[in-house]
Amino acid sequence: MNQPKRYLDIVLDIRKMIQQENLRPGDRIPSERELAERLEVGRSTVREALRSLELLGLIETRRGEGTFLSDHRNHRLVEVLSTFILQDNQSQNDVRETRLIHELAALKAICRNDVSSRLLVWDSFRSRLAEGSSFHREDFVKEMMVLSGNRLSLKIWFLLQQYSGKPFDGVVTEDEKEMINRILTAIEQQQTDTAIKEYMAWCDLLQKGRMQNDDNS
Amino acid sequence: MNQPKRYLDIVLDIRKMIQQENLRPGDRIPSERELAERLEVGRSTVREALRSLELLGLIETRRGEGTFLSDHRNHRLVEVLSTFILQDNQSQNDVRETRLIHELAALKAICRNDVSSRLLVWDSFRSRLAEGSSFHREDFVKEMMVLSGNRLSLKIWFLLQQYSGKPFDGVVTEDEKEMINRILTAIEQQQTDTAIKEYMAWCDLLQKGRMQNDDNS
DNA sequence: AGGCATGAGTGGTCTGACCACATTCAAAAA
DNA sequence: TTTTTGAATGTGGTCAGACCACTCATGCCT
Repeated sequence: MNQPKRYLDIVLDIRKMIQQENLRPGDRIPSERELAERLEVGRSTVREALRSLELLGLIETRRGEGTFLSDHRNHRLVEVLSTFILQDNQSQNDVRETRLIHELAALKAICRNDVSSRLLVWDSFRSRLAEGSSFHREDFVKEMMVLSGNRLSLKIWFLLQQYSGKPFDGVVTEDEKEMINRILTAIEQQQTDTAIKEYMAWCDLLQKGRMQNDDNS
Repeated sequence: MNQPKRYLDIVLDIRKMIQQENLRPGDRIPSERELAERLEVGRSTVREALRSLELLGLIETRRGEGTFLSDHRNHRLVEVLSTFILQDNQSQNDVRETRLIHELAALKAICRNDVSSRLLVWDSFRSRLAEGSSFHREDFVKEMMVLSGNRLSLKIWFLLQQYSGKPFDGVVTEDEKEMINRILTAIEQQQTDTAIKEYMAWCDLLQKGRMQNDDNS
């Protein structure tokens, strides 16, 4: 009889602890020594669980300070991991496709919803487009995901976005501003199909730019 | 100066070792003690790396036997992350919505793809519809997700389906057979919008039946 | 030939000991 | 007084050694 691996229990225990104490990203979790004592296991076992979670990008450890819930801002570790898991093209393509699935669903949801509540946020981007100032692509897409109202979809999207290698890294160019303007217009007029079409056109543009970058490097 | 996170290097070293020695899924990798000696690190450090890979489903350990490579395509990344994503999401509505997002995306993908290769599978359901025999709802939807070709989406869907309380439990009724027939027809004729409309009608029917069940109990 | 005991090898776990680093705070210096 | 210094403390990172539980192969005994 193989008894279940202890470190797996620790993973679940830590998850439960996070839930019970309502810890949020950036918060500190108990030290390894304290966890070992509380859970009545050796420190090495606790470490095996923590290392696993760290490789997943769920926690972040800083020597001399402690262990913290990852605030989802560091994609570094995740990238190392994705080179391991997502080696084959099929997997990479799946991640990209699935991410797009959630984005388009969010777009649909926004177009279907009431306009009034979200007007303020879009106006923020609109004005930035008008006055020529710039913004990060990721901020725009993330706002879109938030406005969809589906928090689960937002969470899944955020992870996929991390694992697909900064697809929206950087600030928008002049050409893109034009496209985003059209997307916003379509959303405001609740023309779902147009919005989706324009959005996919934007994604294609980004994809091409990304491939050119890869060639250069 | 000192690069912390030695176990991360071990992860990469192991990956390199796998590539160099051309190890395939099922093969045995060196023991923890041998790895520690070869890589000139402590055994606990090796173990931290191995536990991380095990949590992801990249390797499999059997006490008394050794550590073996598992098929990288069966990685458990999604499962592990789900325990953290779904932990606080008590919003059953989000789960249902997100599941539907993936189902509709699969439906779209199937309609977009070439029909010929997957005709056999649909014919299986078709004939069962024709000859009056029945089948489980879940089998039908799962086949649909598989045929979408996106394995990641399939994995996410499977988890969501588990978390949303057996939405497709049971066998199809006579009324539903009619609807499924229309769905299949729309798919074969690659009429995406019709297929989606019919599918959502079916889902609505299931939802209503479920609510009635809840009232009875 | 078949069954059984033994030992070597392996992963699973714990302990204790260092190290490197960050923070804190009281003592020393300005 | 204010500023600087440095020792104390707590943290993660690593290592070595020791057991335990388990598997498997060897070879011995019946």
